[in-house]
Amino acid sequence: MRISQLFYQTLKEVPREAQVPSHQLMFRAGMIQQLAAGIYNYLPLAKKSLSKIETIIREELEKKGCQEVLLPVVQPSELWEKSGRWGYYGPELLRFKDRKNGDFCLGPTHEEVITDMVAKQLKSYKQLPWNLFQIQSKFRDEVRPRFGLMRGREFIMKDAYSFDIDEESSKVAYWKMYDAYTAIFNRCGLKFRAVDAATGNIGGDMSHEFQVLAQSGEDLILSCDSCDYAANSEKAVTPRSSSELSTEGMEAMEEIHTPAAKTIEEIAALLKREEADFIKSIVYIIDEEPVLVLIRGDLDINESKLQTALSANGVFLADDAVVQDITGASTGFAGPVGLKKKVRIIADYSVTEKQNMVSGSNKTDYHTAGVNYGRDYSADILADLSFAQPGDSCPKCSGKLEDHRGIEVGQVFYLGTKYSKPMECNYLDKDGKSHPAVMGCYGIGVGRTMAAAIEQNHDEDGMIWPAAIAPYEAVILPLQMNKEEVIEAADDLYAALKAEGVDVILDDRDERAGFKFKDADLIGYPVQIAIGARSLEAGELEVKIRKTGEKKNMAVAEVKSFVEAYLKVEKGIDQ
RNA sequence: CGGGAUAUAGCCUAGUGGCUAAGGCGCCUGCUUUGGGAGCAGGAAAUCGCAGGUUCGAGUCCUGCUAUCCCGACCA
Repeated sequence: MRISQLFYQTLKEVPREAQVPSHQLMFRAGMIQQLAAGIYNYLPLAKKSLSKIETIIREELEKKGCQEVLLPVVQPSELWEKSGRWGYYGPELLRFKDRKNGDFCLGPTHEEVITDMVAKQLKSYKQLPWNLFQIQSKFRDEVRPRFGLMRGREFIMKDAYSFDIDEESSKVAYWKMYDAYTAIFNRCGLKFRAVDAATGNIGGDMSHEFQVLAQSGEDLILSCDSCDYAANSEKAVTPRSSSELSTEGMEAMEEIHTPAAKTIEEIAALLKREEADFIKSIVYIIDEEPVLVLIRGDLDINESKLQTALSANGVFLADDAVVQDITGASTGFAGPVGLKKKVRIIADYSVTEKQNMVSGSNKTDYHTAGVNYGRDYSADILADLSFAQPGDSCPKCSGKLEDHRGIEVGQVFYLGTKYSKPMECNYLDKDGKSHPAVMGCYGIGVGRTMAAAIEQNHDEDGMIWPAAIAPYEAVILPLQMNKEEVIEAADDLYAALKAEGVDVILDDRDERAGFKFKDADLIGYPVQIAIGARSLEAGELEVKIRKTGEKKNMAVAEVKSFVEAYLKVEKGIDQ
């Protein structure tokens, strides 16, 4: 490609809307345009990089025996009603009617469609296993799209679904995909961790996220400093259990007037006590039933663990009216003792570890001191409902947990029969008995992977692409476009590198040297080859490695083999 | 969905209620220049987000709407 023909435009200034480096840089480099909130045009440079990521994904999945399909973006409500998610998915599912007034949605994910498709084909255990994938645009009407391609509403995703006869073979498929993902992100040249993850609404009971490590990452990851344990902070555990409180030293309960002190912070300041002395009492609506959730005042309730502990479909904070109804007090004064209405109580272990705690009195403007677990109240369920913290003990060894920021670019789930059962995706076993297929699902955000690569690899001048997914691997910069010999040398080198299969671009614009250098650094071609009149006279060119900033003069004849060798190493291809 | 902010040319910005809405980047023409986003001269490009209102007069004040961004909640 000659840059004079390339559909792009670089900018010096950043639009106000772009806040994170990947968004700013992709915008400045003419890779993306915003069409609406969370919806983008991908211009040629972006498309080149996306295609390279997709190719790596295809190759690695096909190695594992996966087969590519392409499923519709527009999906009929019937399938979603069958899986139970039509009523349940919420406004993130963009719904609309066709001309015949039929209900449809834009696919936010494809479990329903694929399970239905497979159900139509699946008859016998002899057909399995299957693992089908597609690379497709998805649409989720996110409440708050942000950070450019990192969290768009429309986004490109690779999703794969495995179908097996039983749990054991499904887990084999799961770990195969885990390995494929490891290979994919390694080939993309990214630093990442695979971490234990919560399964959220998709269900299932085993999941790993692939997190690209970057400062700007939205996710907090905790990993052990001495073994391979790593988990999303939602899921991370540290060894904990309930404890028996000694009755010695227990004080009598005492009601304290605490007007207008609603938050733990306010009440702790008012009573001059530690936040850890309080019982945080929050009313949740869990699968339409109100539940009182208790945790020590200095900790936060981990809703993901809460959902898991109750095997719930959904966990939402109760509104003020519900709190009033249950506690008889306005919000901020809830507690486990003296509830107006009996509700289920689920407590974190932390409230069983401490004597004489302070909780709301279920009476507006009053708190009660001297509250003790076991004596004054008890919970229907005790569980770990907290977030593990950096510095906590590792659950697998004697190490300590440390924190990292990560960008989730892929996730693998073991699903079981959550979709195959309702969608009647069944096969007959050897004895002619019918069973639902056992499924797994596996996603990779393709656009997000591209954005994450930039978040992880950039500097003040621009992007620093890993060679395997760079829009172009190398750029040739003829520095004086009025000198015949410079243009000729550039054309020759361009032809030579192309002939060797290097993905090279030629900056043949009639621009000054500085302009071309700035553009090249911004786009972040892994290799820049400058051809200047002076060095050319000496028979040399200058090769710059974007990643290190290192510049080398070398003979024209050497450049080709140097570039080839460098890219091979960078792309992790054995020579 | 709660809180906050913004909206002036493709992009970044300026613009006390008062004359023809200003500058930079980018774009076009010409000259000059050619190793880190050059210089000079000229030029095109704005229904000042939309709709009302106040006023002799609104980019500027008021009301409503819309869009976008940020924090939180949410997030297969």
